[in-house]
This record gives sequence, C-alpha cells and structure tokens, in this order.
Amino acid sequence: MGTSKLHNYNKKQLSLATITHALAHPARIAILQFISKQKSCICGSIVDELSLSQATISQHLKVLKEAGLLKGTISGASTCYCINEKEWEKAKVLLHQFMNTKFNAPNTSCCS
Amino acid sequence: MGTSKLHNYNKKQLSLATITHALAHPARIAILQFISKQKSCICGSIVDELSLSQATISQHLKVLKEAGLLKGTISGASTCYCINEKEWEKAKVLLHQFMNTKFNAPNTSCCS
DNA sequence: CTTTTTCATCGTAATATTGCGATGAATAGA
DNA sequence: TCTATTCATCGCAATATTACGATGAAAAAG
Repeated sequence: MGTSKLHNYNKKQLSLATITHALAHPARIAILQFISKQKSCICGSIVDELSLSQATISQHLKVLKEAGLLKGTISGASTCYCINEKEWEKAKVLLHQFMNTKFNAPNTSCCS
Repeated sequence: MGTSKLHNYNKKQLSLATITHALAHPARIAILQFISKQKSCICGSIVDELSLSQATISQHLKVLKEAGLLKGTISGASTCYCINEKEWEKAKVLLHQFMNTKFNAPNTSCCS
C-alpha cells in the first residue's frame, strides 16, 4: 500500500482497509460471486468465465487469499478455491459496524 | 485502476469496486470515522487528528468525494466536508447484498 | 515413460497510488 | 492594504497494482 503510515491506525481500521482493499477490484468481486455461485470451486473455470488470462486470475486469487477471504486446498493437479466463511463472517460484521456508524445531527444539517 | 478491463463487468460490480476502492485505505477509514464523529465537519481538523500532511488529507478527501461518499461545501475560507448520506445508504445496501451472498452447499463442504 | 492439464511464480511493462513540499487562490482579521 | 489562515492543485519520487507471456512443478492421461 505504498509508503503507508500503518502504525497510526488501530486494528479495526487496518482490518477494514485490508478487506475493502481485497474487494477493490471488479475482477475480484466477480471472482467471489462466481465462486459462491458455483457448485464446485474449480479454479480454472474462472479463467473461462472472466476474459482475463490465467496468470491474472491467479494474482487476484492470491490477493483474496492473503486477505483471508478465500481458502485454497490442493486437490490433485488443480486447486480448490472457496470462500473462507469464518473470515467472510468477520468481514461482514466489521463492514456492517462501519457502514452503520451513527452520524451526529450537525452532519445531517450541513453541506445542504 | 491500472490497465483494467472495465467493460467486462456489470454496474453493480463496478459500483462495489468503486466503493470498496474508496474505503481501501486506513487513512480514509479514519477520515470517515472522524467526520461522522465530529460535531462539525471542518476539514483542517482532520490534519490535526491524523498525522498526515494537509496535502495528503486533501487527496484522500478527493478520492472519497469522487466515489460519492463525501460531500464538500465551500463555507468561507474553509470547506465543509460531510458524509453523503444518500450515497452512503446506497453503498450500505450494495455491500450488504454482496456480503450476504448465499453460498451453495458444495462450498461449505470442500476446502476443509 | 511421455504428454497433457492445471495452476503458481517470475519477469516485464504500463499505469495508479501514496505521500510530501511548494505554489496558488480566496476569505478573514489586523 | 497586508498578513494569516485554509484548502486545492501541481509536480516529484517511491511504491503498488494490473495484466500478460513464459517458465516450472506436479498430478493425470495416454
């Protein structure tokens, strides 16, 4: 994340940024939607679905895995990717908390 | 967003990516939390709160404004920033929908 | 054993982001 | 008028991202 001053932020802020960072590309959104829709989580089929090269998909999968949103299990020659539901649930809670931040009254009245 | 193939994605995917992209930095998370917590939305006080230069804060505010999450109204010498509650509500709904994607049974059983 | 399939990793080029200082415009106060 | 104050914008350097092809490892198919 560039020359980021990460020490200035608390854990929740950093977790939120990690999650949103992982989601911050339409290809990764599409990959997650595809995986959650599929009956099986075969990786190669994502390459057919999205018109991106296998290497690019692999990089996006890596970002999602590093953020903890995906699990990958080696299954023979291919790797099985699926949602890390435990982490997904954590992410959902964090995002929900953040998005439901209460606004103080003055904010609703200014910037008409 | 680099050499992104944006034409391959639908509107919801692009909107989600725009929103998460805007949230994908702890400084911007902190800025949003600060604005929502403050009684008034004076911009300069963010510079004091976070240990980042005024120019850097200004750039983050620009990203948030471009994503539609913030509104900025010129108020004399200073600019008043606040949450764009209409857009914030839209973002909340989109994120909620996406995070509550139903997983098919096979996903829960693979990648043990 | 050889070939194919499958996916990860490396190297690369183009582009975007992050952060800062410097500059500039525009209002507020002396 | 002169001087702060306030914030946006420009320019820059360092780093990260996006995307691809090429290469490599490891299992499956022949």
